[in-house]
Amino acid sequence: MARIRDTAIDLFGEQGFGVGVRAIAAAAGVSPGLVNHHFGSKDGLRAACDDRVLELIRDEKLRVIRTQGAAGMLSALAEIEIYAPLLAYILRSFQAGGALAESLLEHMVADAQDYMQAAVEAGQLKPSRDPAARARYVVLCHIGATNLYLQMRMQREGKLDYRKAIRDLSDLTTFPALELYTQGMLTDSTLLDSLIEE
Amino acid sequence: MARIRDTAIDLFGEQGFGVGVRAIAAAAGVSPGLVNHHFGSKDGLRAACDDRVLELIRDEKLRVIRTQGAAGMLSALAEIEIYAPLLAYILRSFQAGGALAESLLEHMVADAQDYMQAAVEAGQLKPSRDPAARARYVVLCHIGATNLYLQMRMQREGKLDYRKAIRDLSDLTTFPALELYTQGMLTDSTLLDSLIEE
DNA sequence: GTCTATATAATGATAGAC
DNA sequence: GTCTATCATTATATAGAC
Repeated sequence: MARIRDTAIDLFGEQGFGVGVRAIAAAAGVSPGLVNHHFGSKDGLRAACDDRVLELIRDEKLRVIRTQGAAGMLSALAEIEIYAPLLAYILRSFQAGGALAESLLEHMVADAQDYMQAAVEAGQLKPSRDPAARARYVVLCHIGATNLYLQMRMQREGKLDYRKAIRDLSDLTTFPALELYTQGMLTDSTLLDSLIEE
Repeated sequence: MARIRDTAIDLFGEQGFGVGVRAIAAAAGVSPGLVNHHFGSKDGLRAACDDRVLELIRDEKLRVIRTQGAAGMLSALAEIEIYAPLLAYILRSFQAGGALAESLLEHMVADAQDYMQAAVEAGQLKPSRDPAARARYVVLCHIGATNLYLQMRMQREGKLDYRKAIRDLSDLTTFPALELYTQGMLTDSTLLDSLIEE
């Protein structure tokens, strides 16, 4: 039963949620009937996979967060080969929507807010007039960009080497992100000022 | 034939690319057989839709770009009610991947680069050490965040009022984005400096 | 727990009449 | 150009034997 679920996580991650119960059963070495016997339906199986992934993430998160922040979770997962199927499943969830994606995103926003507040208190980050909005904005951009980039690449290359892809994305974005985060982009601050004064 | 294609654009946008040929034929008021007779296959129909959307975007883009820049194209489309089906189709394309999404993204990056260069020359934008990377980064974040936000909302609410959703997203992100673009976020510039000196 | 066999529905695609 | 009818495939889900 755990094997069926774990196989489903692998296949859902590799081929998307359109993959059939038959394929999952075959890959797990059981009959198609057994899958629905255990999980009731395909949606039930999907829910079981979601729960399992969230459980694994929660355990791993505690380790990862302290080193990279919530937004760096995906990158961190990509570096650990064992977690590649997990990462694939999470990305499919972000693309397809669903309860897991929403839950993960909200967790990331909350974690990012804590992480950034600590950085402000440590003098590494400038304070914001709306720390909650800033945390949400940064996470939305980071996850959104990562999601979009990986999806485009997956479409072009077929199956993805997530470790390599995440590194390439990092190479592509580290400099412009750091430049933007350090010196901003706009020369005129009156736009922001007028928004604050209102 | 144009009616079938335009109906397909509507339905693909509303319900995703999983929608069946039968449903499209019924909505267009023709028989299922006629669809494949014209377009050969479902993929052929999809390709015809892609071409049509790209054609419409190209015409509309010339007007939109001069006022908002390429990255603002989605927002601009959302304001014009007639283009709501187009926007829906484009978002589905970004979620599902494919040639149209890639083509649109590359156009946006190129346009953003031109637009930002003009802004630098006008003194509105600080120069970047890597303008191409900056343009790509900004577009990737903007489109990625928009895509992710709309998708989450669509999952939660069912059908979406794109105009309202885009406005809500704008309300949510305008302040933190402007804050970040104006003053940056990091207090220490040595991280960026060390990256430049290498 | 696990299997085989099957029910039921929907899919993409095609053939041939008009 | 447009239709009806149908084929072959696939999907989820279920029933009943072991």
